[in-house]
Order: sequence, then structure tokens, then C-alpha cells
Amino acid sequence: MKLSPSSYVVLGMLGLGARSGYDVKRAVELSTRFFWTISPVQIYPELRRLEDAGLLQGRDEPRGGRARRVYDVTPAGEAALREWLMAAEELAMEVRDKGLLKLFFADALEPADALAHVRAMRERSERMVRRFREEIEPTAEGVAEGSGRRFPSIAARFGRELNEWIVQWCGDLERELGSASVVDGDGGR
Amino acid sequence: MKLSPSSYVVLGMLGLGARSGYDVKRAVELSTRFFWTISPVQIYPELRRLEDAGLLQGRDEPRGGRARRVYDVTPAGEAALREWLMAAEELAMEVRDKGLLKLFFADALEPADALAHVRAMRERSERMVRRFREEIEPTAEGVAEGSGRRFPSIAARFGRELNEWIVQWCGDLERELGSASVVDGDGGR
DNA sequence: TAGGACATGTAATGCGTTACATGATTAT
DNA sequence: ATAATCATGTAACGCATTACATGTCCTA
Repeated sequence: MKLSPSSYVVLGMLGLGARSGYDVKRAVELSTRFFWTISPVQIYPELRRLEDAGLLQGRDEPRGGRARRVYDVTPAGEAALREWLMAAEELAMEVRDKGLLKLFFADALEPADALAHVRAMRERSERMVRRFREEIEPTAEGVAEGSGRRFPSIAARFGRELNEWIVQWCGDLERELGSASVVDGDGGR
Repeated sequence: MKLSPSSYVVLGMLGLGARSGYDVKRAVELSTRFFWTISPVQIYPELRRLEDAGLLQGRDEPRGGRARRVYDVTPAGEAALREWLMAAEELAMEVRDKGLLKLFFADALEPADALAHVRAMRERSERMVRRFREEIEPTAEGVAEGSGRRFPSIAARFGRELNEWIVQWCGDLERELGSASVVDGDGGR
């Protein structure tokens, strides 16, 4: 029985206090989404698999007439999570960024259009910074105050500061491209 | 006929001077790989599709007895690339980073192990910085000197500087975590 | 009383990877 | 002679998304 990183997202979220599949879904939307997306539909089958493997203990706990199944992490589940966290494996970071991809090919555009594209990239990260500030970091800090878990908040800080860095970088590039009416031989700093 | 971003990677690489599928494969490995991976196997069917759509013109050009098919971008292909580059669409950046994911759940670890994990993340980005410096940026600068195309080099600079930023960030976090944990003293073992 | 959040799924599809497969040319 | 690189694929599989589907509870 091999678990994927997505399995550990589900397992880990239950460890952080989520009880139902729906809790996991909401928690993911406010946190790991930004560095590990899983779609809502795969959460429920994953919960079943983890229960079959003995890493979760589930029971039905309907809210009124509404079906609902809640889970607890078993000692075996906690051990499996820790084992995965400590495993020395490739930590490969994969990025799929249409913005950067288009930037790469931007020589096919007029300079003004290339500049507009960099501006769009900057604005995208500005929106992300706001999103982190207003939603994600406050939620993560709530977790820290409630349970003493500090790393969700640290990961959120990474997300915000990364996007702040991108905003800065795009701003610099905009100035570089804007002032490059004259052909320069110097590649920059 | 809808083209995916991966289609435009192939189309764009031919626009940047690649001639065969194999050329595209090598170019991707040294450039877009880091923000848009496509696996070698999907390049060849993609070339056929683009040719069927009239965006490429291919012809067989064997090297000795070795089969080889080379492609030229048609005017329709150039137009399609420009149109995609200018399209106002979501530039969604997706990141799949096991390192960050594990950091998010690192409260389940002993402080010393969490610190070791941040160190591993830093070392990963240090390797990436070297990779960019030694392979990717020189290649991209070769393109710039050869053809005047500057954006591949700008994208490479983004990759290096981003990883430099991550190295910095992880270093800061290591100091923050190191000074907080009075418990372990094996930092210099 | 209607809309949104809660709660959980199924079915079909597509995308991409892994593993496998072939064979020629060039450098050592 | 052998390894590495050039060059191009096929087949099977699995993961993940999209679209669809169902029904309850709460709030304005």
C-alpha cells in the first residue's frame, strides 16, 4: 500500500483538527492549495483508503438528517505521517506557470505587449499577496493560537513573501523594459 | 481545435530555432522545464497535431540512414502563437512542492527534524541556483547573442533569482528555528 | 422561499508519466 | 568494440479534473 503526497494532505489535515471530508476540503482551499492542490472529489475515496489501511478510524456522525462521517487519526496514522515527513526523498518542486511560460516566448510580441504581460504577472501576484494577508495568514495564525502549531503559519508567510518578491521582480523588469528604448549591450546586474 | 499550453511550448520552441522533435526535447530540458514540464513522449504526437492544424510544415530530412523529421512554423503558426501570448486569460501559477507541503505539517516532527527539513529545502534551492548559473543561463544567453531573443534569458534569470530568494528565506527560518529550540545542541555535529 | 453553505459522492474523460521498444551515428 | 547521443515512437496505467447528481440545513 503506497500513499501519495495527496494522501498525506488528507491525513495531515485530520491531524491538524479537521474531522470530516468537508473540513479537509475547506482547509486545503485555505492552505496547501497554494503548493499542493487536491480536488474535492479525490478527498472522499482517499479517506476510505486511509481507513482501510488502518491509518484512520471513521464513524458516522450525522448532523440532523444530514449524512456525515468523521475520522480520527490512529496511532498507526500518526506514525505513517511522521515517517513520510522524515523520509529522505527528492523534494522536487514543480511549477506550472502560464505567466512565466508566456514571458519566455515574449520575444514574439511587440515590446509594449511584452511589457503589458509583465504588468499582468505583477498584478496577479499583488492579488495573491492580498489573498494571503486577508484570508490565509489570519486562518493560519488562528491555528497557531488555538493549537500551538506554528508551521501552517510559516508556510503561509512563505506564500505571501514569495509573491511580494515576485511583485518586486516584475516591477524591476517593467522598469528595465520601459527604459530599454535604446538597445543595450549590458545584461543587467 | 484547442491547443494546450504544452502545444505552445512545442510551437514556440520551433519559433526559437528548434527544428526536430529532439531539438524541442533538449530545449525544454534546458529551459521551460522549470516552469512548464512536458515529457518527451508527448512532443511527437503534438508535432503531428500542429502540422495537421496547419501551424507547422514538416518534411522528412534524414541524417544518414537515421529517420528525422524537421518542421517550420507557418505564418498561421506564428499568428496562433502571438494570439495565445496576447490572450487575456487567467495566468494561474500552480506549484507542487513536496518540500513546502512537508514544512506545512512539520509540527508533527521534533524541532531538530523540522530544522533539518528546512536545511534540506535550502540545499535543494542551492543546487538549483548552481544549475541555473552553470547550464541554463549560459544557454539562454547564447540564444540572446545568436538571435537577439532576450526573454529566454530573462526567464532564466527569474529562475535563478527565485531560488536565491528561497535560499535566503530558508536560511532566515533556520536561524529563527535554531534560536527558538534550546533543547537540541547537536547543530554542529 | 430562495439561495448559499454543508456534505458526499459517481461517471466519463483526458492528460501525462512510466516502462518499453527500436535502431542509427559518433566519439572513445 | 562499446558507450553515449541522436531520433522517434507504442502501450499501459494511474492520477486528477470536469461535469453531473443528490439531498439537508441555515439564513436573509
